[in-house]
Amino acid sequence: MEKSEIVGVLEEISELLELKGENPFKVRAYQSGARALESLEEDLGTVIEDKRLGQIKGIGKALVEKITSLHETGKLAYYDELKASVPESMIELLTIPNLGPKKIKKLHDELGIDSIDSLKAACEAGKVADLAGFGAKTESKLLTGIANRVAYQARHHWWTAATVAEPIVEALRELPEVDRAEAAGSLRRKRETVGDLDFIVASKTPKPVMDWFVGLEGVEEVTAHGQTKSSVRFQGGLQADLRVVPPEQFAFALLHFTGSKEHNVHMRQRALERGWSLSEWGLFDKDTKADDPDRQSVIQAESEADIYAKLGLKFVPPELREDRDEIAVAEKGDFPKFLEIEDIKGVFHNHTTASDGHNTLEEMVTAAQELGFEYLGIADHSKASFQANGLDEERLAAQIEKISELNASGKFTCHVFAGSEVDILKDGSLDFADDVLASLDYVVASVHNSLTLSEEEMTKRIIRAIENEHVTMLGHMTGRLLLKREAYAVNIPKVIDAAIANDTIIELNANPWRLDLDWRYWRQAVEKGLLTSINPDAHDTDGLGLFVAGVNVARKGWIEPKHVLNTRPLAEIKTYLGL
DNA sequence: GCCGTTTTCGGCCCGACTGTTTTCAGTCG
Repeated sequence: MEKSEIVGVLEEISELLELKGENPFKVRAYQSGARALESLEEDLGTVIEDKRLGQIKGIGKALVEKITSLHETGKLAYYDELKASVPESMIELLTIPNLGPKKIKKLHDELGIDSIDSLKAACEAGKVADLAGFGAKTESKLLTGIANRVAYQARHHWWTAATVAEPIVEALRELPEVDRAEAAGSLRRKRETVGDLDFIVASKTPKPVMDWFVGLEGVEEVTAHGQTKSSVRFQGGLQADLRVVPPEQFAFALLHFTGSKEHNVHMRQRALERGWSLSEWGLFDKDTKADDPDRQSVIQAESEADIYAKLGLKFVPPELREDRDEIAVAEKGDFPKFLEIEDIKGVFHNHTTASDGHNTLEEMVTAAQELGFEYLGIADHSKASFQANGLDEERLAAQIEKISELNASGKFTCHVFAGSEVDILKDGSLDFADDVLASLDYVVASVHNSLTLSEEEMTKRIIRAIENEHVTMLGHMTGRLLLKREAYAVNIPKVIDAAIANDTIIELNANPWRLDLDWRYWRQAVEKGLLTSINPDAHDTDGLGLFVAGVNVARKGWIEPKHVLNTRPLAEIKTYLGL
């Protein structure tokens, strides 16, 4: 078994032990053992062979045996027995907010609750409020948590949806019957979350395409299988529709099913003003009837651009079709040149195994270089982020030293900047003193705790951090976790103004679970002079690639390359950071 | 389960919030 898989097993063991009400220190021992193993930079096989595994801090006699067994045989009897003793549906209970291992154990022991369904039933029957340590408020919070979970499950993160959709579009294009294929809908508009997938295909022989689609791997249920439209549901709950249209209708169908609905309403109004009626079938004389067999489209549209042109508009990129005056701009002239993936020259705000990342410094730099980045900014957590293994002053100094040696070694062409994601404490002061901050190349300041302050207090707190001269940029401003946790209360326009006044950057956290600050605020903010940085907040080497999701929403926010720090080449960044 | 030692057992572990209590336990980041 590979190192990363073993880390996963150790983490799962710790979860299972927690649910069983085991000694919390034992639980933590498995967590820290997993972390210690993860930060191992050498080859695991070699370390086991040399009998040096036990020398690693956090890995004792018991873990040496278990890790060795997993590495050599892929099996561990202890793990199998533990797994068999806890119902799988019970692990899911840990995903409900305000419900931790202790309460789950109590619910299980006293009421026999072992799943979300049985918890819901018990709450609705009022049985939970009667338990000692629980109450009416807890019961209703749990019910809310369960309800939110259901609502959230109806939508999916863009990244997840795109990962499913992209290979399907490519495969559709490979089919001999298919002329053209695109994914439409909110996925194409690069919305932060996606309800379902819409595939539009141009073909003269729909049937084989339909049959291929409903037979896709991972399809759990076929909810429709017709002549021109089929619907399926994949494992994990994601739904997908496929529409096959004749080639001459493709552009109209793509425009229609890309939306947004509001954008379409505007477009149809515009057509009506010109004596036409626009639909997914074509652009028609408004006085002809849909059931008229001789009805002909006013134009033959090869592409969506042809339709926009006929209506006197420049092509509107899908990301902009949100009915936020994009049609007015398209009427007057061209859009500015928005941010593109290849504009990004490097990324800041990334973690390593020094705090809660899953790859070492060298692994991260290697990956950044493979992506073609000129530079990589490391910003591990600071000490107040105790749960994330935040660095204290001493460990930070050692990391700065290590980075400086790495740069001097000439091993990588990718330059590494030494930074920190320093915690903004409750009163707005920072987790490191100014002289420590001054020793860094740059500083990301983020809120990670006390999320329930009033809007006024939170705003004051964040602005105080922005005003610190050592703070280069503000991290994930609102703290939202898409489909999991709402943003905390904060006066966003006030924070934006303060950032502009203090020449502080506000990051666009590109992690698909955050995409924070929300795209709806950016257009106005950059017009006012705000500078941003597209930050993947990577916790592993794959995470570096998430900057693409940030570029997506940057385009939705009308952000241009000049508004983004990390479109600048290395030399300019050094100047900007005063290095 | 790990660690360290005043060496074989006791300590490991931050700070805030919430809801349940009436001084604290559980959860979260």
